[in-house]
Amino acid sequence: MDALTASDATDAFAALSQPLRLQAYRLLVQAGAEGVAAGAIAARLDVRQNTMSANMAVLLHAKLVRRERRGRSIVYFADFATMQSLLGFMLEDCCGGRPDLCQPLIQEIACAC
Amino acid sequence: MDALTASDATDAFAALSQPLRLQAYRLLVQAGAEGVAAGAIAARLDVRQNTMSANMAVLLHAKLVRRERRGRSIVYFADFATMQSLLGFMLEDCCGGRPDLCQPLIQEIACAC
DNA sequence: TCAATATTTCAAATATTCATGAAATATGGA
DNA sequence: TCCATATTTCATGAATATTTGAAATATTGA
Repeated sequence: MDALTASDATDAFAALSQPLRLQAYRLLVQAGAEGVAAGAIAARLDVRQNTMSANMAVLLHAKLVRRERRGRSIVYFADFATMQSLLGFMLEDCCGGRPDLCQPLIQEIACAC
Repeated sequence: MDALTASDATDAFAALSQPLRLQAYRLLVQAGAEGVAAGAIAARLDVRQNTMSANMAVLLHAKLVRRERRGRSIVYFADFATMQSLLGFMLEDCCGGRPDLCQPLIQEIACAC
């Protein structure tokens, strides 16, 4: 995937900076390739559908999620390529001369998976 | 370091969702252990000192940066432990049953360093 | 102690974000 | 075609964030 612009990155961070959206995003990260239907996300997080829809639109605009119609439902998925770009943007050049600082960081992220 | 709460995570993302703060944070990530003085950050990003100061306070509250007085200057540093926790929070359980999806992600992040 | 430097804090005006109710759109089945 | 289901879009008011000028704090050196 392409590198993010600074504006793409701030959009993504803004999208993740709201509790409901962060919860929804983590739900989709955990659901993986199966995705979760719009209504199921709202039910799971106990909010109205239109509130959830407005918030999903923010995640969608930030390209952190994708969606796909399946019959009457619309199923959302986390977009891992964007997450990857975002992390790359944040960490860019973090090791300029100090790989000893960076290596344990990578190690720990790997463990979170 | 401790695991982040959802509130810590949204605070951190909110802090990174503003262009000036994201630029400042990346500057500190790249500067590493040397850090950058408050005035130098403002000068480098071409904003007034009090505007920069208010924005650094947001990064500080989110624990994404630390600071330390050195003579007349106050020097800021990126806090890598918080970044690590934040990435862990985002990626938690992302591989529930699908390590094949997660491994290339980790690989790519490692390359960004 | 006095003045200069480096930075933060405060209060205010402006701009942005958020949840909501109501209306609109799209799909599937009788 | 008609109705129910699933979801989004729109307009609005309330809450929150952002920048700014002015004033305050802390440090250094003469």
